[in-house]
Amino acid sequence: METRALQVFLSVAETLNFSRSAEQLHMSVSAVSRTVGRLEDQLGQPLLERDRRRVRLTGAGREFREYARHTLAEWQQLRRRLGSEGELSGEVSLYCSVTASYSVLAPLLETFRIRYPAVEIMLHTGDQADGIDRILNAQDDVAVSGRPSQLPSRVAFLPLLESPLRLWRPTAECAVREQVQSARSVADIDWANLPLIVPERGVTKDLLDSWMALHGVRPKIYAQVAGHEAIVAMVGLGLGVGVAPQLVVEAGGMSDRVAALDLQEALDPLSIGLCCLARRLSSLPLQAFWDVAGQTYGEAV
Amino acid sequence: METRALQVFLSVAETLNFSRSAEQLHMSVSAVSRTVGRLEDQLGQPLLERDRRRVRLTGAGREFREYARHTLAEWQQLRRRLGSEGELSGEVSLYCSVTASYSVLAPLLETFRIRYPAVEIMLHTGDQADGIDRILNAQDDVAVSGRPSQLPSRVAFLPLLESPLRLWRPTAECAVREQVQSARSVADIDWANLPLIVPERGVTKDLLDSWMALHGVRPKIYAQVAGHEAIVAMVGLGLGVGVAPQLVVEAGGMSDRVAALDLQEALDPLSIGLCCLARRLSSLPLQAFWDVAGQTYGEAV
DNA sequence: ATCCCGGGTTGCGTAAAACGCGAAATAGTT
DNA sequence: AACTATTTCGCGTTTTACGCAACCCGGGAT
Repeated sequence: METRALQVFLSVAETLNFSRSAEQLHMSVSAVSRTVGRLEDQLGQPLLERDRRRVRLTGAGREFREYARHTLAEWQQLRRRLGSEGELSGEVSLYCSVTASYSVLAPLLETFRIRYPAVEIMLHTGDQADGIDRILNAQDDVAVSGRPSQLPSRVAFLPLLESPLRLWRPTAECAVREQVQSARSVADIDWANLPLIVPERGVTKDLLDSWMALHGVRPKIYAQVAGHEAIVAMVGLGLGVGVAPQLVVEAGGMSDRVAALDLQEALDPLSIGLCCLARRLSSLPLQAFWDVAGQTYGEAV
Repeated sequence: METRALQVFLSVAETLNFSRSAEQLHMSVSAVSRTVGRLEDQLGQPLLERDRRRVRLTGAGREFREYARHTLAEWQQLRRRLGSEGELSGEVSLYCSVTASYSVLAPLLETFRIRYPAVEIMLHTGDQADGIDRILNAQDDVAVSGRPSQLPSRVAFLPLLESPLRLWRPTAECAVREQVQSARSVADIDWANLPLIVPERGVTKDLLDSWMALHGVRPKIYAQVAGHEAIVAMVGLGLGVGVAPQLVVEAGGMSDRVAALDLQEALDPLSIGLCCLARRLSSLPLQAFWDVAGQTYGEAV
C-alpha cells in the first residue's frame, strides 16, 4: 500500500466523484478508478459503493478514510520533521537560462543555501527553450522556463512571475531604428522589409507565432537564434528587431542599447516558473526547493 | 512511500546486514539496497551509514525506524480489523491434485468457509507437478505442491505437512511382485528388468532422479505418467513399480492393491505446502487463506 | 604483496505495474 | 431518441522494480 493511493482515495472519498478527483489529482479517470480498485482488492472489501449514479462510502470505506487521513498526516509530519531538522542532504540539479540564473534564481538560491546547506546544487545554463525537454529526459531535476501553452501531464509547474513579452529595436541610429521608431501599431510597420530576429523554438517562439498569425503579420525572418540573450544582443547591434521578455532586457547589459516597440497589440506575457517531473516531487530535497521557491515568490501568482 | 519499503528497512535496521535481510525477505541484495536507497532519496537523508564493513543507523534512521514500526503496526491492525470484521469479499483461486483436495485442502477449506463465507473459492485440480507453473503464470492464486528443490524467488511457500516418498509394488500375484517382494535394498533389485512407472515431471520426478543417481540405479522406464494418482493406479494393476508419496496411496482407494517397498535407502520425504506469488500475499483474502492454512496445520512444520 | 572473501553498489536487460486512451455500459436529461 | 455524465474495461505504451553479474572496497590468509 502506498501513500499515493491514500491520497487518491481521500480525494474520491471527499468529492464522491471519480472524474472530479481525477482532474484535481492530475490523472486520468481510469487511473483513479483502478487505484481505488487495487485498494479494495488488497483489503478484500469494497470501500466505495458505486451505482452508476452516485458514489457513497461503505462502512469499511469510512473506517479506511480515518486510517488514511491519520497515516497521511503522520507521513507529512515525518517529512516536515526530517526536512526542517536542517541536515537535509542530496542534490538538486537545475537548468535555466543565464538571465534566469541572475534574476529568478539568485534570491531563491540564497534562501535555499542558508536553509539547507547540505543539499548540493548543480546549475546548468543554456537556452531556456530546452528546459522542458531536459526535465522530460530527466537530465535535470528542475528547470526555470516559461509556461508552455500545454504542459505535458507528467510535469508540474510552479508559476513564479510574469514578464511581458515585447519586441525590441536598437536605440543606436540605424536603418532598423528608422523603420520602426514611430510605429504604434502592427499596421505601421513594413514587415516584409523589416529584419526580424526570432527564437528558434520554445515557448517564446510559440507565443510570437500565434501573435503574428493573429495580426496577419508575415515577417521577414533575419535570423533564428537560440536564447533570448543572443536575440537581445543582436538587436543591440542593430541587426534587426527581436522578441524577448522584458526581464531579459532589464537583467542583461543591453538595456540602453535596445528599446521596446510600443505597439497597441501587446503579446501575451510570459509566465515564468519552475518545472519538474511530478513524480520527483516525492523527493524531499526537491520538495524543499519547490517550497522555498513558492515562499520566495509569494506562494500565489 | 509504500509499506513494502518499510518492511525492508525495518529488516535491515534490525540485522544491520543487507545480505541477511535479503535472504530473510526473499529478495535479491540489490533490490534491498535500492529499496533503502529510494527511501533515503525521498527523505533526503541517509538512514543507514555504510562503510564497507559495518552498517549503522543514522539519527534520521533511528527516527524513521520508529515511524516505520508504528506505521506498519497500524497497517496490520487495520487489516486485521477489516479482515476479522467478517465480510471479507473477493475470490481465491486454488490449484491442487485430486488427492490434495481431499486430504490437504478439505480441513482447511472447512475452516475457511466458516470464517469467510463471502470469499469465493475456485478450485482447479490436475497434476500436482503443474502447480508451481500455474502460480508463476498467475493462472491461480494458490497451489498445493511439493516444495521444489529450488523455489523461484518470487513465490512464497508455506509448508503444511510431510509425506514420505516411497516405491510401491502391486500386492496381487504377478511377475512384478515376485521381482521385488523380498528386496530390502536397491542392490537386491534387477533394475534393468523391472518396469518402473515414474512421474513425467515435477518435484517427485526430481527427487526420484536424484535418488536414483545417488544409488547408481539405471532403471528401465515403463511409463512416464502425469499425476501421482495415475501412477498408483497403474501399479495397482500390476504394470510395474511406481513412486508416489505415501499420502496419495493412503488417500486413494488403492491402499490394499499396492504395498511399499521396504528399502534401506529411503527417498527424501516430500514437503507439501501452499505456494503463491509472494506479492499476492498483500491481498487480504489471500492472506486470510494463508493464515487459516498455517493455523490448521499448526503454524510451524 | 597478492589473492580471495564478505558485503554493498551499479549497469543492463527483462518482467511487472501503472497509465492513458478510447470503447462500452448505463442512468439521467433535453 | 439523441445527448450528457460517469465508471469500468481492454489494449498498447511508458515507467518502475527486479535479478543477474560485474565491480568496488576493506580485511585477512597465503
